[in-house]
Amino acid sequence: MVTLAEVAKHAGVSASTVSYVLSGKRKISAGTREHVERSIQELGYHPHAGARALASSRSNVIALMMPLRTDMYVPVMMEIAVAIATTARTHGYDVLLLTGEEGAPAVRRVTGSGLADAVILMDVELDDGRLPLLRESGLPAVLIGLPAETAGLTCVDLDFTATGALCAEHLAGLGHRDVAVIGEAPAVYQRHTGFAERTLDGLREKGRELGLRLMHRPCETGYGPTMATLARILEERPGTTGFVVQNESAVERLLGLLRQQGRAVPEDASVIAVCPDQVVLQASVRLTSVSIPAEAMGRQAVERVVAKLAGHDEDEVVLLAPELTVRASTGPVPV
Amino acid sequence: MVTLAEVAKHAGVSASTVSYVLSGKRKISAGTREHVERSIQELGYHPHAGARALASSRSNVIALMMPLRTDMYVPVMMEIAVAIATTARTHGYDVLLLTGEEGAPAVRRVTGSGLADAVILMDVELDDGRLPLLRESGLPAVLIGLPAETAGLTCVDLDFTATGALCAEHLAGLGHRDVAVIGEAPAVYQRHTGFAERTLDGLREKGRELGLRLMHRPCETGYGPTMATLARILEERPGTTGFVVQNESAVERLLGLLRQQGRAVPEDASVIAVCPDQVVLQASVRLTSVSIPAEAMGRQAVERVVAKLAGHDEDEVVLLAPELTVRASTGPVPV
DNA sequence: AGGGCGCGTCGAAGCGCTTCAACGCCCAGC
DNA sequence: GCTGGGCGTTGAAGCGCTTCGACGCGCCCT
Repeated sequence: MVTLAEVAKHAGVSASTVSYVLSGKRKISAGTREHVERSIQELGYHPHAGARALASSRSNVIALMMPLRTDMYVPVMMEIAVAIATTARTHGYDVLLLTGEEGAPAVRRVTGSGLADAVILMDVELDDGRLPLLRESGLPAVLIGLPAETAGLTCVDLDFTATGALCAEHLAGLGHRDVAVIGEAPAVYQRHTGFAERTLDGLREKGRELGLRLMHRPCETGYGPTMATLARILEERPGTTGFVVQNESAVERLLGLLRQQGRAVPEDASVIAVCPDQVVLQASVRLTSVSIPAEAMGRQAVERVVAKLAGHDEDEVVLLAPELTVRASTGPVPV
Repeated sequence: MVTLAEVAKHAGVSASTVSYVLSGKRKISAGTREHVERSIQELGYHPHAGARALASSRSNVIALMMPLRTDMYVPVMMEIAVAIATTARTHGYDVLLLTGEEGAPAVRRVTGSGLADAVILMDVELDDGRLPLLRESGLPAVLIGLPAETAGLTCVDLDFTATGALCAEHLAGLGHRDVAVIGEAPAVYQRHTGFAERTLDGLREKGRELGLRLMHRPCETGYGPTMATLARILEERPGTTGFVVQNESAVERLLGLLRQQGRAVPEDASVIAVCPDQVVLQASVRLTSVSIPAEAMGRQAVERVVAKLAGHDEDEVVLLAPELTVRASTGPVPV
């Protein structure tokens, strides 16, 4: 293993000079810098991360806590994770992967040991058990998701309330009155992963304002249960012409069911999906959708974390504005 | 921050004693150990990872290199990743997340800097650019996937050749003669991500032996292209009664198409999927399938890595035996 | 021409831990 | 009663880096 001292000797300078060349924390003359850089190249030097962390009490690592679950919105999670890893690298950070399984103690362990400088928490629940610890530890952290109480926390999320409102507006604008909301699995609501509720809130509030008659049903994943739920909705309120689907696995099923009933999309029924673009690409119809900007969320999260580590210590809630893309699954209400 | 020295003082012993209590590398009397452990508890001590890595030249971190792509077999990747993280923890390791984007240099960077002790590479291609570097560096590494040349490498993967053979056997056993193989996207074959080819090899070899007439088509993801490919297959060889699908997004489409043509499954056509169990759960039919044991792969990979780090230095190729679960989508050939 | 200033470089201390050689104590053996 | 051998414990060195204060040189200003 090549050490800084060897580089220094090879370049004919002192160790500290090499260190300063590396960190740029002091001015080094162009000539010296070049010498040092050449030596680094020639010897294939890589600074020892541990030594660095020890001396500077900075590890340049961000811990990312992902849910252990692999049954729900996996592609979104994955895309966020990849965005985080990529963005982190551009800021000189590496990413340590924690699973949610260990919970708060994992956060303590990792930061207590100086393994990571900060944490990004995914899949935050309204009343998340990891939050008290986070708050009291004063550890730089960013949540992806929005808990009930955000005081003293930095959060990044899609503005799901606005998302709901946007959907309501779009459908109302097309003349729809009876709208069914196909929600996430009941488990999601039970866990109080806020986003589903927030979408619903937005939908309801704007819906009330615009005179929509909303009906909401959570929708179990898995073929049988999904179909049963959808069938029941269509049966209970046959006059429904607008559908908002926030459930990856129900989108295609709903389209199939409508087709089977001889109802054309968008002529007889309008469907909006709240889903990642990926799902839109896979759908049998060019879906009007509000996309979940996974990549942007990951990037934002890292940028907030980096800002915090740089001392720009503003706690803030970053709500990304939803964008509704009108494609071919929504149209004026049938006459 | 609490240091080992403080723990030592608090417990009335020397620093080295505390260290030995922690590592268990020397015998410590029960009484002393208890004292020390109590002090650790009371002070909330966490050993500093950097200092540890510096002194012991072991970071207790495994780097995991995932593909950057988020368009393909994402759930499998995710499940593997989670299994890796979880298993790693049970062995006292943490996991550092690298994206494939940086390629070989990232491997060098991370291990050169002592940030990680070993690497797990996912999504290995037949002629992977990261392999030469790995081989020459002698760095402990485990691949998930099987490159063309495995000398000097440890690999973990499902035995896809056996998987193909298993499918051929099952269908042949049921009397099928004309079998269509719906493969992954063309891009997968072009990248030479070995598994798709290996499945095909197994299928072909066993198929020849058992007198199957195979036809193979890669299948683009995305609704339109998928449907087009499937339709073409059914048209070209209407006599096909057996289907092997190795493409998450084509399974449900194929089932739909068959249904639409009035062909019942399994009475008129048999379908086997090679896919994670997750997909089976979502399908409209109880699918006969060979499952992709993502969790087992992740676990195996970590265990191999840990064994290597412990000095059990056998390079080996671990091929997990496929299991075909007969459900309700395969049956005897129609008479 | 002399003093001061600033730029670029250096030396040394110290981050928190592991580990090795060494040490003291107690007990068994003669 | 004295010695030898373990066992449990300790002290100190050193891992590779950062960082602070200091230092020397050349230049500008007077």
